[in-house]
This record gives sequence, C-alpha cells and structure tokens, in this order.
Amino acid sequence: MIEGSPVPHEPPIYRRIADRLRQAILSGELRDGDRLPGENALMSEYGIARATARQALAVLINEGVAVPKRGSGVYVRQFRPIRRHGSRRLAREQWGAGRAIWDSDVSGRPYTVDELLIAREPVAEDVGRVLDCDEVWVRRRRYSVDGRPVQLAASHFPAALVEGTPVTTPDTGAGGVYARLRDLGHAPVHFTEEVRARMPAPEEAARLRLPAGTPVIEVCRTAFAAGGAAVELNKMIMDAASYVLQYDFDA
Amino acid sequence: MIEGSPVPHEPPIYRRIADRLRQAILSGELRDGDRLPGENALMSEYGIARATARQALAVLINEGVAVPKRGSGVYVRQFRPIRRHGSRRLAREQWGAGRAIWDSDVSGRPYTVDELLIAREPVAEDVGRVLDCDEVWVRRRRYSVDGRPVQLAASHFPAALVEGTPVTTPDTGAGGVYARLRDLGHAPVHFTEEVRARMPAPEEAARLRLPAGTPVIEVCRTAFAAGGAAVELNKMIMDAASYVLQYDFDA
DNA sequence: TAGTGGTCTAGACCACGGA
DNA sequence: CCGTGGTCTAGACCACTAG
Repeated sequence: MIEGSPVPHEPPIYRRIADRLRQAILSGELRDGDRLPGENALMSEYGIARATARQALAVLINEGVAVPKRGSGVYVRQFRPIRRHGSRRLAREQWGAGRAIWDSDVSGRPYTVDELLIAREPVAEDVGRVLDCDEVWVRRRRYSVDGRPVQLAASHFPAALVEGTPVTTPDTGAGGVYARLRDLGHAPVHFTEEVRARMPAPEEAARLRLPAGTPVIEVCRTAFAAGGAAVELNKMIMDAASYVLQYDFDA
Repeated sequence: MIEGSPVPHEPPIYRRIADRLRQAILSGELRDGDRLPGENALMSEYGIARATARQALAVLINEGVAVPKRGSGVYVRQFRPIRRHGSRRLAREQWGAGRAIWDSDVSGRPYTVDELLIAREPVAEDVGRVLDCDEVWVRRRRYSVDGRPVQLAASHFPAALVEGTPVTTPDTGAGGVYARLRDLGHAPVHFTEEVRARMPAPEEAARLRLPAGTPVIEVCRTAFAAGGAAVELNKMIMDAASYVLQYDFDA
C-alpha cells in the first residue's frame, strides 16, 4: 500500500467534546457548581447519538472533574481540601506563612466520629508483617466533616499489649490512645507513614459516598516505641478530593 | 400508592458482573496479567447486549483493576511500587526493618531523565504565592524507570536568585541544584511537601502513558533557606500505581 | 483471517428531581 | 408533570493483534 494515511489520528468525537468541556472548566468559563450541557443539549448541538453524548460526559465524570446528579444534570466539581499535617511539631508557621499551594478552607473544622467499632481479631497478613503478633485489637472509625464522610480509619494494636486497657473501650480518656500507650510504658517516639493513591473499592466508595472519578489516599501510619517495637498500625482511607497532606522536615 | 417496592434495590447487571470479576481478582482466582472474560464471553455467559458487557469491563478499567489491550483482551493489572522517602535522614533501617506494608521491588533501580526543558518564565499564580517573585527559572523533566515513565517534575527557582548560575543549565554539577543553592548562600534547611491525589489531565496521562483508572499523586515540595525564604518549588506528578511515599518523623 | 476491543447509531424503559 | 441521568438492547463499521 502506497497511500498511508498521514493524518495524526484525530481523536474520536466524544473525546473532542470532553476536551472542549474540560477546557471551559479549566479556563474558568464554567465555574464550581455550574451545570454542564446535558445529554440532550450535546446530542442536538453536535448531531450525535445519546450514547456518544453520555460517553463524553463519562470522561469528565471519571476524571473527577464533573459530578452527575440524577434527574438534574451534570455539574462542575469543586476541590476544597482539608489540610492534614504529618508532623505538627515541624510545621511552624514561620515556614511559608500563607504560602501554601492549595487553599483549604475546611482546615480546623471539627471532625465527628460517625461510626466506631472495636474488636479483637486475628491479624491480617500485611498487618502482621508490621506488628509482629497473632492477634490485634482494632478500632475502626469513620470521620465526617460538616456531615460528609471524609475518612475511614482502622487502628491496630498488638492484643497482648493493650488487653484490658481503655484502648479496647470506646472512651480512651484524655490524650487518646497514644497517652494510654505512654501509661503502659510504650510511648510512641517515632512514626512512619506510607502513602499511596488508588481508585476505591466499591465498599470504600459507598462508605465515603464518593462520586465516580474520585481516588482515595491510603495512609498507613506505624507508631514505634523507644525500643523500636511497632505498637500501633493505623490504616487510613481518605477521600482524595477532601485532603491535602502536608509533611515538614529539616535538611 | 400503597404497593411500594420494598426491594432493597438490586444493583444493575453490569455492576454485579463487575463485582464478580473483581472478587475473582481479589481472591487470587485471577492473578496479575491474567486475561479476563472478553465482551463476547460475557454476552453469551449472561445473555446480555454488547454495551452492557462493555460497561461491566469499563467499571474495572476505571477502577484501575484491569487494563484493556486492543485486539487482544482485558487483563488483570499489577501493583509494584517504587518507594520514595521524604526524609532520608529519619528513615533509619532500625525502624521496622522489613516491615513495610507494601513490598516494592523497583526500589533502588536507576532513574533516567527522558526529557529536560529549562526556561525562564513569568511566574504562575499558584507558584508566585509560594516563591514571591515575578519571574522564575523552571527545570522540567520526565523520569523513567525501566523505560517506563513514572514521574513529571518541574522545579521553580526565583529568577533573580539563580540567574547566570549552573541551575539554569542542563548540567548542574556535583550535588545538583541544592548544592548550587548552597554555593549561593541559600542552602535549603527545611522542606515542606504538600501531597494530593487526583485523576490525571489528558496531557499528563499521555506523557506518563497511564492506562485509564490510574490516579496521579501530586507532590509540591518547597525548599526554605535559613532566613525562611522559599528558594525552590518542585511540582511533581507521579503515576500513583508506581509509587509509595514514605515519611518518617519523631514524636 | 478470525477475534478482540473502540466507536457509534437509534431506539427503549426506568427512577429521580425540580418546577 | 417533564426533563434529567441510569440502564439496556440490537445492530453497525473500524483498527488492531495474534495465530
């Protein structure tokens, strides 16, 4: 064949429509909470079938740029994160006062604990690799801000360590579980946080009421006592659209 | 109306199929790289239309659990992350030797810099809020591991600070840009990293060759000199499936 | 060449939300 | 009530991959 097509492969219609809409959003032409053209509008404007219009909107929805509301329309999504500090001690105001990349107006608002489940369990494989024990006490909670769930957390403690202490009860007392670990002579002196991001499992999406196209941030925080033993492993799943994690450290 | 439907709303067919397939993956029945049932197989197995079978597979693809290959099939995706340490100084081996939640076999493999672009530019709004200047020198690079792109990075420096220094040239010399900043009397003594996760913009997805359903991790790292002035802002975009970030800090 | 996924059409019925 | 998005069917043509 001599006549190859030298055309640099035009993207399909639904992509070009999605690109146009995204551009309108990024340029500020469409702003937070604005309504996008609906399926019917796209069908008539571009002379396409319903499924194609849906496909264009699905692109933006799966990107987390837009969010659909049944019976109403598709809307521009907003990003107003909570700022979570890894190491409070190092995050002094003197470093970059008012100089954050992302604004966060939810910072400092009170959390509420929606759900709380405490149980003694055999240790899961990945947790066992860190805590080095056979049984754990687990405190599972869901946190909400302004009535919207934002985080699932599961704190794991070696069962032998916390058996019969307030750590295994709903009210852990002043200072929380870390103060109780200190009372037991195992005060945490060092923390390691492992951070990754991924798409949520359906159960996570349901519990966090995540719209499509929203990743979660998974933070696994290990607390170490002075001897080097791991005394707590906290697995946190956060709505990525609701959080900015901040870490401070010296050179 | 008296006869309301008391049924707790069964999920649609495509979701139930997606759930079954996901379960098969999570349970290990289908393993990394295995081929999933194709569209035709699902059509005949469940007696559904093509679009419905596609919809089921699209769920898994958008979750990042599966990845489609044209003309071949849909396959189970794998997760083999690189471990990136925020503060090397604090991440001593004594804390949790061999006790990470996620294995990472790519750790320590050499990066290569695929692309390098250096330019003097007017400062963007968000960067200007941090660096407090009108013009910046920007070093943009793309990093790859084993020939696969994993990270886009853009380092910004106040133009007045680095004008005429090796920071504005491809080869920055021994120790890199931080050593050059030190030579200039602006050695970084403190770092702040802001971390968020989101779905990639199409240009980012293209440059990182991301399959659908892969979020990116965005890390904005600010370096501060002794006086408290911000001397560098590095915006990094990472393939979330390729990275685990680790942060260590003391209580 | 046969089978795969990628795109697209032209219909249909449903549940939900706002006016 | 009507318009919205959510689900589904039954076709079609295409580009790509593998045997």
